[in-house]
Amino acid sequence: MKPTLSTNAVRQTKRKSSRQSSRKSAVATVADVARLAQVSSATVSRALNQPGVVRAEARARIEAAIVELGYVPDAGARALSTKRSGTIGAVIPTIDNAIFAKGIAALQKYLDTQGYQLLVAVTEYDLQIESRQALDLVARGVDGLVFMGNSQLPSLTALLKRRSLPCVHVGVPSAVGGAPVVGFDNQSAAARATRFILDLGHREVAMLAGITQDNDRARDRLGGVRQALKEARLTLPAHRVVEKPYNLAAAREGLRELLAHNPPPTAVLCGNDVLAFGALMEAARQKIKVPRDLSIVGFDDLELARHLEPALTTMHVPTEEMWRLGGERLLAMIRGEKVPAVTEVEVTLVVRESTARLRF
Amino acid sequence: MKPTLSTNAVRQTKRKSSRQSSRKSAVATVADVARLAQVSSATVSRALNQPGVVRAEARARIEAAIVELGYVPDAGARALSTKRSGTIGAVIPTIDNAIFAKGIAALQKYLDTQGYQLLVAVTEYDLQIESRQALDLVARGVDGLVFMGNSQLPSLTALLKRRSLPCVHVGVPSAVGGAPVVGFDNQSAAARATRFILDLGHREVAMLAGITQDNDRARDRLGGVRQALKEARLTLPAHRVVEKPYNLAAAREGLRELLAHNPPPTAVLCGNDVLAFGALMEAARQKIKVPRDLSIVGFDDLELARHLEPALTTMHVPTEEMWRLGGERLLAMIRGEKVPAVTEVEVTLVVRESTARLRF
DNA sequence: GCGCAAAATGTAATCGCTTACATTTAAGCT
DNA sequence: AGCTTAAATGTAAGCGATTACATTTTGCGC
Repeated sequence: MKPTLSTNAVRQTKRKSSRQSSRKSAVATVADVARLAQVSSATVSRALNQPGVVRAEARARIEAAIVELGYVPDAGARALSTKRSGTIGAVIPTIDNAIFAKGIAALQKYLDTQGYQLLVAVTEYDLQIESRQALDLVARGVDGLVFMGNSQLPSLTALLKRRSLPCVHVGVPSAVGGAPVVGFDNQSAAARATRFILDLGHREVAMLAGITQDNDRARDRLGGVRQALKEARLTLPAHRVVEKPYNLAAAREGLRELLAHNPPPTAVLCGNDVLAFGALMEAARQKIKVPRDLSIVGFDDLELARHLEPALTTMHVPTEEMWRLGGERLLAMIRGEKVPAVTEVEVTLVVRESTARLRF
Repeated sequence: MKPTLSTNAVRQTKRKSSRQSSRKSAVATVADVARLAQVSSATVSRALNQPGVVRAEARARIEAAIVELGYVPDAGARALSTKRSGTIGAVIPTIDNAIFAKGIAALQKYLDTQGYQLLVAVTEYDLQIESRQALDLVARGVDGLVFMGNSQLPSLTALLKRRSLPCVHVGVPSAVGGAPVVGFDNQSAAARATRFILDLGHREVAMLAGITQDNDRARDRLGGVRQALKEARLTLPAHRVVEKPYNLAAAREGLRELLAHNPPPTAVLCGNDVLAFGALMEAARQKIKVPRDLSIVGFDDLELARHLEPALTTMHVPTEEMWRLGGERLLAMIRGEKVPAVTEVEVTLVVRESTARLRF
């Protein structure tokens, strides 16, 4: 018994002294604020969360103490105790693509108005990483998740379902595991763009696609082109499709490859505006007149599309609206409301200057 | 005593039953894993954090239990108990600008290799919001912060100092409150670009600047142009400088405004590549030949700069390196190492096709 | 002034995890 | 086998907040 007591005493002393010594620089807690304001920690907590129930006088003392101590409530502790973090996770392929940056920005702005914070995780278009990142967000206690697209490892789906964590998928027309979606059908949209090109008389059509591996949207867009071609009794031979990562150098290389085969395509459908932009730049370098000698179609309608010379014909995607809607649906789920399984947003072909009727 | 006991009993029952009822869907905790694996919670924790010290046999049982229960450790609770979150915060003006997206991506990638997670906060170029967001990151328990730039409200600086939270500033040559910086001198860089233009014979020089309010980099770049002009005994009259937000529509408008005064400038220095891109597009629309009739200089050297037609002469900023270095410095500080107060990165003028000697 | 309901505040348990210290088990050596 | 020492595991006390319940204050009607 003696030893126990003595060690206890030592421990206590140590703790107390460590507190003491770091008093100035130590981070303040509710207890510190409470002491300084001469109230209990419960009152401090209430002053913060339900100011109405604390008398003005006490509240003033507490606020003064908070300022004096530079008190910042610990979000982790709060989450631990309330089971809610006020935090939403978003899982996207990369931040380094205007389309996602825009979407994330819109989502963040919306969530901010609703008192939620956004945590972003990037997957680099890799399902393994997606799982890892999503798990990390879960560990971090997010109250819900917004995914870009809907390819997802089954193990992840299972875990999310098990924890009944609210999720929504954005940019796709249907969901895995019954999670609500806000989006559109990439395939039919791409098919629509393709039909537009066919209607202009083009027959030598090529696709400058994104990397389809692990990317359902890229796959669907390629599929849409194939579908429309097939409906017109045409095909997309291997030399008429290249898959490239979404950057300008790769896009230009892609166009060069497509142009290398005879006869060259008279129209190129691109997996997104980045690829289309690159194609446009490469055409400019090669003194190929767009749309006179080559029609180019993009997808997404980034800000730059309308400003390019020639301005880019592209499929307009209401990115901001889509992500904001995704946020709305998610918060509704979190509140326990019923939300539609699919919310469709309208994508429309914006015809500008990079496409023209085929010349004979 | 009776009543107390009975209410206690009720409470206990309620809790237990709630546990019971949600057994299937409840989120598993260390205790659950421990029970299933027939070890103590301490052993589970050790199996997770220092696998070496638990016997292989027990570890196997624990891992099995983890999988079976779909256990995900609660990061908040862990942070609460360890005082470390394994999380770094980054504060940037906006995600919707390739330069920051690139930087954030690079930082994230680096931190990931070091076992840290990145939390991003955006300020919309507003110091008030910056403070709010930074506080939020602090509340979230970040182990350190990376700021873009170094304008910062004094109250924020004070708080960070008080908590002795490691911070680094990126993209600037000197710091507030003694925090290390990784960056370069925007003013002298802009001056250098200006001198280049002057050396090409230009005298009618204009600046298409970013919004300087609350933005030290934009201010410094404008200052650099002024400085170089002054050294050449020239000035920058009011009609030769416009401030515009960083988007293409605004940039084009800016160029139109600059061109509206007689004599028109023969060279325009832009606050960044987005503005330069917009200027280039506007020039193309107006059939103004660049660089024949107008020289345009950017700043940042975004990916698109080299791909434009004409390719953009611009100040190259090693964005990725800079942010990675910022991360390195920050983690070093967190480890308690001493780090240099200023780490300079080299910015160099990349002369491409958008600038030319003045024609007489 | 008194009594009582309502309002304000306090007490202490709890969230899930880590870890100092205590205890048990295993291993090594003579 | 017996003893010492190291390795593995367990026990229980926090971390910083919230909140159910208990207690004290306040305000009000008479």
